[in-house]
Amino acid sequence: MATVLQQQVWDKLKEIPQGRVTTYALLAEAVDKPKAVRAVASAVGKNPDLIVVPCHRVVRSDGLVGEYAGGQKKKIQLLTQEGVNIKNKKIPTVDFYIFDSN
DNA sequence: GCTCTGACGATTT
DNA sequence: GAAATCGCCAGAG
Repeated sequence: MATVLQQQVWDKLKEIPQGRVTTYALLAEAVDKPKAVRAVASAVGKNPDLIVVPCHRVVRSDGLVGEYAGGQKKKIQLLTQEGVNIKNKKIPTVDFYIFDSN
């Protein structure tokens, strides 16, 4: 049962291009709820399909990859495979994808 | 309807 | 600079 919040979050994730990542904070802002990072993160973790929703492209604001349903290692491997520059489980802020204000 | 938990963030010590 | 604490919103029991 997908809630409205999840629909918003997942839809935004689909806008993230390959080789680029976003943070839970930016994602929260994208859904117009910058303080609801906890709820947004929970929504991402509850995604039913890891294919239609690139949840592995969501990282923490600190650059840490954070958690992942398939395992943190798997997440890092996938991101690296897509061209994301990960160093010691961390990602440079320059690789953060900022959602369009539109 | 109230309480607890959660793939987090920012601030303070 | 790193570790610990408090705060935040939404969903589930």
